[in-house]
Amino acid sequence: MPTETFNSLPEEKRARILDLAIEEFAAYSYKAASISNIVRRAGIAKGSFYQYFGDKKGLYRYMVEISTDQKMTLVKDLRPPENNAGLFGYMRWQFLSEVLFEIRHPELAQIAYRAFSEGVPFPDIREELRRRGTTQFFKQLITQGIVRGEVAVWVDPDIAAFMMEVLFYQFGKYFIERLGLTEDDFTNNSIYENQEAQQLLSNLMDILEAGIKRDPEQRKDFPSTVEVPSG
Amino acid sequence: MPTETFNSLPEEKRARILDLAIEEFAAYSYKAASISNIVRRAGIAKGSFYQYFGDKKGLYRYMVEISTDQKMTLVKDLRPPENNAGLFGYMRWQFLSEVLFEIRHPELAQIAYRAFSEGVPFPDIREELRRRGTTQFFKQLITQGIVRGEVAVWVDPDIAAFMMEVLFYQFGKYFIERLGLTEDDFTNNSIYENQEAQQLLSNLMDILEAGIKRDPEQRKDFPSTVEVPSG
Amino acid sequence: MPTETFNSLPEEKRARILDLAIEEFAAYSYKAASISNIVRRAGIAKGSFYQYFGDKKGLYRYMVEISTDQKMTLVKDLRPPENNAGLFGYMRWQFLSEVLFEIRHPELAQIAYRAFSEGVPFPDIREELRRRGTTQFFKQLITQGIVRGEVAVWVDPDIAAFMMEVLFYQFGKYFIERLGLTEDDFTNNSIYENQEAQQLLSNLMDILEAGIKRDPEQRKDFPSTVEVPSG
Amino acid sequence: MPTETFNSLPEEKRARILDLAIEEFAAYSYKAASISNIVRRAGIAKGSFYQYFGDKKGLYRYMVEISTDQKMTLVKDLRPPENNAGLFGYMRWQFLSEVLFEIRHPELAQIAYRAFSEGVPFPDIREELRRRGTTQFFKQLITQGIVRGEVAVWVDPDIAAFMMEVLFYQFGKYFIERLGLTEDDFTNNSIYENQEAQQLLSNLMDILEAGIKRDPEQRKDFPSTVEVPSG
DNA sequence: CATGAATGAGGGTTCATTCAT
DNA sequence: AATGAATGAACCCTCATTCAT
Repeated sequence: MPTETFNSLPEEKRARILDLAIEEFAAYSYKAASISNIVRRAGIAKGSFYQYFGDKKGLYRYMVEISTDQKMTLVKDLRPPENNAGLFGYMRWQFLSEVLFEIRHPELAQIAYRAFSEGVPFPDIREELRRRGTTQFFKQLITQGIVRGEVAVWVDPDIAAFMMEVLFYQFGKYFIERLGLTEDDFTNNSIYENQEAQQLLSNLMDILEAGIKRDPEQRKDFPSTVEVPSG
Repeated sequence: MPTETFNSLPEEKRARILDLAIEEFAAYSYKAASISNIVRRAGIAKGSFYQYFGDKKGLYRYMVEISTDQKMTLVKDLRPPENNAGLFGYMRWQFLSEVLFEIRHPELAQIAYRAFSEGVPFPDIREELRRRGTTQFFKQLITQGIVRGEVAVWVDPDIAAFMMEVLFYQFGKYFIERLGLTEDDFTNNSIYENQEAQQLLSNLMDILEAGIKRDPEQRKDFPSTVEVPSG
Repeated sequence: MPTETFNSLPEEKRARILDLAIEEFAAYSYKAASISNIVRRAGIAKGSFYQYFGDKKGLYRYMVEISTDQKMTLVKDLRPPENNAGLFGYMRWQFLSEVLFEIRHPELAQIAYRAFSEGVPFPDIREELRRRGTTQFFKQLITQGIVRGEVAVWVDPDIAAFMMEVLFYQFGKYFIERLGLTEDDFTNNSIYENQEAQQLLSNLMDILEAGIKRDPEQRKDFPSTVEVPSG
Repeated sequence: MPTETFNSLPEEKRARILDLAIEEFAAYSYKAASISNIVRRAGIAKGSFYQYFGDKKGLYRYMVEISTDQKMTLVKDLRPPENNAGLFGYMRWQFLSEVLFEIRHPELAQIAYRAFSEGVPFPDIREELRRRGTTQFFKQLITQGIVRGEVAVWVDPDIAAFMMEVLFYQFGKYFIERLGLTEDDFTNNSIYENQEAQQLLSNLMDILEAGIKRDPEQRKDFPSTVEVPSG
């Protein structure tokens, strides 16, 4: 949603501005992010910025858009899961794509994560994000899984979707930190032959799968209530 | 960590300042929170604030401290789980205590959540928080569970702890929003007789339990690798 | 005074630019009016504007010129007062023409009014406006009236002209507001059969006429001085 | 309405700021007036200004208030008109007080005049001004005059009040310019012995009086309609 | 001749912090 | 110990104007 002016900028300049803007909104909340800081570091005039993006909100909207777009682009380029992969194969594929996204575009992922965890201060952007968002998606996935007999009937689809989404958004960062991935790992694709990395992802997925998969044996109910003091 | 001066303040005044400060840091990130706003609403002199807390960082450090302290106090007052509750009984108890905390002190919980999800801009506070934090705790729990045969041996303790922690921090908000809890529900303890609420918590816990519990039967390994395009 | 370039513009475009410029200078004082706003709404290039009018002052000068020109054009098209209408008939005719102008070109009238009431920030434009202005005109009118015996000899021509001019500039707006005239009244000529409107104009004119007309009877002098405190 | 902070300022500083602020709002419309310009010339920090007045609107409100207050103070100190002065004596007194105000506080008068002629951009200030304003006052005066037989019954009170008000606001400036009054004339009270000045005021008042006073003789009606071309 | 990108000063406003009282 | 006035940098945003294309 930036102006044509911005899109026609020399690639080098355009990229520099964009990178710095992404960096800023990844590092700070919407309110704390500073346009002044961006233009100062980008070496452009304040007025130019406003010719490119209209206002702070405009830039922010664009950042969110870039983030979701890049994610979709990446997903589109990924080989889809096998047809017979089933719910769990599909979910595994989803998580991998998110980790990949977070490895390739850590700052865009951070922006998306901020939008998810801190909320978006503008209703229209919030709405747009929700339409493209993951919540609905995970819920559908679980519901289908129940219907197909892959997921246990006692599972609350909403709760399970909530769990998926929360883990989905946080797994990438954990993954990267734990394996100590650096920029070097991002450029080549060495991670995909990294046994440790693959192991890690498998472990998470297996836990989730075991947690919700349909079990032919009877499962007993747990007493889940705990007494609480009056105070 | 406020000065003695602050601690000697008339209780009513001390509480008012604290409440407003908590409100501010719950509503905004560290950078976006405004000291000016706090003192204005508290009706105290700017200079007094700096005599009480030194600077913005000092207040923030105190906010984090209060949050963790209050959580511990609440936990201490809760009837502990039965001795024979086992790992899962204990975890269930942990989760309930967090929900309770979030219901009783939503703003303190929000501050803790911000620290967890947005990160803490000061290394020393970050370190302090980690020492008191939940990550180590959950990891110990899982490790013990494995030793005792409650948790499957194939479970990576770090991953499981990560899952626990992430869900632990987000479950409260989800819980409150989904059940539409209002202030009224916070004052009395009606939630504990609320079938729906209890069901919800059980469902989450059951999924986690099923996900990591030791299963006498043989479990098959999932092929968890997905091919990735070169691009 | 715009460049030949501007005058050669396609009529539709020329008119659009002009209308928006007039709107802007009618709505805001010279300093507060915004060139950027005009070009944005007109959909023309900033550079084009500067090629048409030189600078902000150039446009303003043109706006004032258009205003006086349009007024003169309108007056020229009006049937002049009867030859034997006398001073008061002529003045009545003047006022009506102003009301007409204000109805037909409210924004041009507003620009003229601003120039009159707020002053013009440029000496040369100010001077030019004075030469075409109404002050001299009203003074001549009154002076002639005295010579012809229509106006009382005790009337100070300058004061009377001042009164005429001030009322002349403000009557239109009052008139329109009081009668609640809308755009609809501007398109057709229904106002001229509007009894109330005619009555209103008559009342003003009658008061002015009674105020300055020559009265055969002796008039007594008023003691017009008031004592003033020393402070 | 400035803060206590401002009111407690050293007199010299307070006056300096006020004078410059008045000067700014007398010279420019609300939108065009510049806070930056005021603080720069006053030699104070920007932040200080906002501690004094809250915001631009706050200062403007104060300017308007000072203007009306000063006018009322001046009026209060003036010897009131004789009891038997009648409507016209009273009106004469009103006009003199306005001229006096304009001589003693030309910039405050200019602010009031701007509010009257350009309108006030804030509804609440507009409303407050209307309550203290002159329109209602003049209308009452005229209406009473009709009842008491001082004003001709054919006079439309609204129109007459409108005339009074318009002349009231503009007479001062005209007066000062015509007589070439300088600052010197403002300090001493030499104007009140100035025959020319007294004459001038009398002339205006006499015209107004003659215009609306009740005339025992029958007055003839003027045909006040003028034909208008269709174009 | 038209364009519109670039500029940077200036607009109003809020900020955390200091320090004399 | 408490105060709150003073500060000036930083905030987001708009401006009139220039000039290379």
